[in-house]
Amino acid sequence: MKELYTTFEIAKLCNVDITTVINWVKTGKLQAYKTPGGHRRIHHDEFMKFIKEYNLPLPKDISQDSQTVLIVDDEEPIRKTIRKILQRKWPDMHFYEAEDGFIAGKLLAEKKPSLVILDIRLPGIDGIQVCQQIKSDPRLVDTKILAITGYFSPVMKQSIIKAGASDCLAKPLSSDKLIQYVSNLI
Amino acid sequence: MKELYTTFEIAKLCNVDITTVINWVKTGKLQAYKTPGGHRRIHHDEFMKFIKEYNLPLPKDISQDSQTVLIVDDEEPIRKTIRKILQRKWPDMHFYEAEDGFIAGKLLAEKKPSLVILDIRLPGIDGIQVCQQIKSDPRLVDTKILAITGYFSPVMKQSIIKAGASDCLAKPLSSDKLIQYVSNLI
DNA sequence: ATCGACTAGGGTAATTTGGGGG
DNA sequence: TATGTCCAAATTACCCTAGTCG
Repeated sequence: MKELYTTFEIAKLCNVDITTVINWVKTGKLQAYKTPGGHRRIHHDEFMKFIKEYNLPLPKDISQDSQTVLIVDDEEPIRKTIRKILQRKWPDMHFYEAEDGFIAGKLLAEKKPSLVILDIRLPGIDGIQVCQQIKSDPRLVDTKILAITGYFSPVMKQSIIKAGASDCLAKPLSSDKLIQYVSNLI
Repeated sequence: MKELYTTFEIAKLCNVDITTVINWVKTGKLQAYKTPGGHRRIHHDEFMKFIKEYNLPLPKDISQDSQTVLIVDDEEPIRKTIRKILQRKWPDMHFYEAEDGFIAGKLLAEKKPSLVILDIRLPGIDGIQVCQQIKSDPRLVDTKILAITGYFSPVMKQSIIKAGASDCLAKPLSSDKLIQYVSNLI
């Protein structure tokens, strides 16, 4: 995944002339900084913000850059199963697994996954609070959360969605359902 | 904290080619001196001046001038107490507090503290494993860990030090002892 | 054998400026 | 007209390669 872009690259991605990109920067529409030699560099995040704000179509090469998924569950077989199901459907996805809250927090901050699959009834993790934590972090606003639980109830689903999760699934998971829910989120 | 940089390191920090860094030095934009063997060395201060002068984004993994400390404990009064004691002694320190494993992991990855003060008997956190996690991460090798526990025993101290902690303190903490142990670590 | 560091050069791409057409 | 975009030309910043060294 690319971290920085030049004006030339942005121009190609947006199908415009270089000078047009420079104008965007000059008028403050697109944030950039300059190298000591005067060349402009654009952060990936700034580019995404720009695309969103002006409703530009997401360039192919960017949207293709593989999704990152973090799977949080204390039971390894469940993590592996989820991973396998998703991997077969989306071979280019990147997966990370966390068995407890500490690793989950660390991977979340490091990898900035686009999707978190979160078991909300783990020892020592308060699923509600984790959702709130994620949603209150401006760098993670676009992170989707798919909650899963072995103790499903409509009330709990309500509260977990209120806390920031996009949806809540009951265990045991069926392969079809998981794929269906995940495709809605990505 | 790094005092000197090579051209190679500057290049990576600034996301440019190494020859570009050499050009910056040649044109006087970035101050450097040469070793007798002809290799360029850049002082940390000169690099910071350079970054400021040309409005370059501050590289993420550059060590801040002031120490950063992460306090992990589920009891807020204890966190506040530790913070106050250290803050009075070292007013320039930066502090972050985590009440559970998730927040601890997130802050650890985000802030890369130079010191972690870790209660190893928290619900849902295995202190030993956290130490191992930290020490096995190449980006965190320089992170010192000071373990604290309300259930002190020499055996436990042994194993926590083996897992990567620099030392282990028994609760309740005395102000003098805490300061003494922390000064040894920073 | 690999890696970080150097030099020298050639090629690419990013700059600026000015001007034209929708 | 005002604006946003494209194009051309000249300059220079930057990247890449090859070869060397410790």
